[in-house]
Amino acid sequence: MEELTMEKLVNLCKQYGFIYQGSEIYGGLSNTWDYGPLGSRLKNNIKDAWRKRFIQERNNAYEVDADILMHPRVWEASGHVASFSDPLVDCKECKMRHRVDNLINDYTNSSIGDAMSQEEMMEYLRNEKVPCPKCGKSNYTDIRQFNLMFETYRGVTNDNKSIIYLRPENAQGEYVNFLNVQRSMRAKLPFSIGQIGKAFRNEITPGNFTFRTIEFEQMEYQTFCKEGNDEELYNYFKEYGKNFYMDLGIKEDHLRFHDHEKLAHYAKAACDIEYKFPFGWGEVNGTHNRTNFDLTRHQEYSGVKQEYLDPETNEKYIPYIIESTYGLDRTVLAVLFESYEMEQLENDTREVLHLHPYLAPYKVAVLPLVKKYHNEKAMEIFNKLSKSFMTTYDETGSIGKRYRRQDVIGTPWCITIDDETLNNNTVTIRNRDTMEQITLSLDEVENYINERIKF
RNA sequence: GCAGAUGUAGUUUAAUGGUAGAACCUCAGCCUUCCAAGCUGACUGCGUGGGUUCGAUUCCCAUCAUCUGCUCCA
Repeated sequence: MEELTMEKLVNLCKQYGFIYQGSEIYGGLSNTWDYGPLGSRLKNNIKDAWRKRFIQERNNAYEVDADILMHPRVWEASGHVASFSDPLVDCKECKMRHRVDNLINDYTNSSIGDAMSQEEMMEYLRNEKVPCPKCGKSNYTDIRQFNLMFETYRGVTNDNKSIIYLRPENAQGEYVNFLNVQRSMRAKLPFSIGQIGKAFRNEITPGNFTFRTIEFEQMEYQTFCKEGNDEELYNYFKEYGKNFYMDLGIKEDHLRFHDHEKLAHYAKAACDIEYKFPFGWGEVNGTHNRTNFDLTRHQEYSGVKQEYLDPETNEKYIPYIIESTYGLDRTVLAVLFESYEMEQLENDTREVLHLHPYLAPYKVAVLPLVKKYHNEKAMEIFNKLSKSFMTTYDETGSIGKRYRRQDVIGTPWCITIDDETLNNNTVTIRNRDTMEQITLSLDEVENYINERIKF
C-alpha cells in the first residue's frame, strides 16, 4: 500500500476542503491553518465525540467555556510569567541556540544557573569561557528573553500595566472556576471540569502541518480529587484516553504511552499518549498529576481560599488535580492519517477515507442516477434527509465518479435515485468501505443511517 | 531562529532572456440506468518585492511560504 506522506495529506486537505493554509492569498502566515468546510465538520464531530465520552457519559463532569483573556495575575500564579520566558543565546560560530541556564548547569554539572540573574549568567558565560556543546567555541550573542505568551494591550495606552496575555493553556480557566462549578453544580469530589478552546504559544515551530501551530485548540479535562486518590485517577485517565482514541478508529499499535522522566514545575507524574505519525511518534494527549500546586498558588495569589469541605470527614483541604489534555488539531491530523487508504482495486485504485461514520463530514450523499430523469426526486430526498444529517447532493459526472468523490472525503453512504425510486419509493444505498449496495425503502433510510452513526 | 532544498493553474508538470504547453481536476452541453467511460467547449498559472536588461517566469538580491534536519516544545 502506498504510504501517505505529510505532503500528500496537505494536498488532499487543500484539494477537498479540509484544511487550507492561513492567509494564503497574501503568501501565507507561518504555522497558521484554516479549517475548510469539511475540516471544520470533522473537527466539530471530534469535539462532539469527546464531549460525549468526557462530559455526557461521565457522572460528575461539567463543561465550561472560559474566556481566552484572563487576569494577568493568573499567569503569575500559574508560573507562566516566570518559566515561560527562557533566556536564550546563539552561538555566533555554529549558529546553535542554547538556553543559558542549561548551558551553565551542564557545564558545571550543577544547578547554579537556576539562581543567577540574566546579567550574572552572561558574565559567567564570558568569564568562564563556557564552550558551545556543539562546536566547542565560546562566542555568544547577548541574552534574549523569549516569552512564549502572546501579549496584547487592554485599552488605548500601551503601558506595562495594561498588558494582557492570550492564554497559553486552557487549564487555568477551569482552575479559577473550581469554586464556582463546585458550588453551582453541588459537586462532590472527585468531579471533573472539561473545556474545549483555543490557546496560543509564541513558539519557534518546526512545522509538520497542523501538528504544532502558534494558535491551537485543546480539549481539556481536569479532575479534582482528594490527595490519595490521585494516583488511581491518573492511571485511570491514561487508559480512558487511549480508549477514546481507539473509539475514534485509531489502531492500538499506532498508539503508545510515553512516561515523562523530566517533569514540569507543577507535576508529580506525566504521561503522553503518542500517535505514530509519518514523521515519528507525536504527542496527542498529555495526562499530568498536578497535585495541589495550581489551586494552592491561586489561593496564594488571589487570597481566596480554594478549599473543599469534605462532607464525610469534615476535613478541609485543597484538592489535587489530574489533568488530561487532548490536542484537537493533532487529533484531527491523526484521524486523517489513520483513515486514509489508497485502495488497490482490480485494475484501478481509489482513495478512501475510512472515517468513523460519527466523524464523517457528510453522512450521506444523494445521487440522481441520471440527472435529467431523477434530479427532482433526488432534491426532494436531499431536503428530507438534510433535516437529520449532514447531507450532500451531486448530479455531475458518471455515477462511478460521484462515488469516488464521496469515498475520498469519507462519506459513509451514498444513495442513488433511479426509476425504482420514482415507481416504488426504494433507493440503493452503497457502503463506502465495502462498496456493497442494498435496496431500502425511502422510509427505512433514515433509521438505517441513524443506527450506524452512533459513537 | 539556524542550515539545506523547493516555489509555473486547484493538483502533477513542460518549455523559454521576447510573458507559457499539457494531463488530471472543476464547470457547461451532448451521451449515459450503478463504481474515476467518451465527445464538444469553458475557466484558471510563472509566490511577493526590488535590481540588471530595450525586454525577466527565466539571471541577481531581498522577502514570504513549504519541506527536511537542528533548536524549541514549563
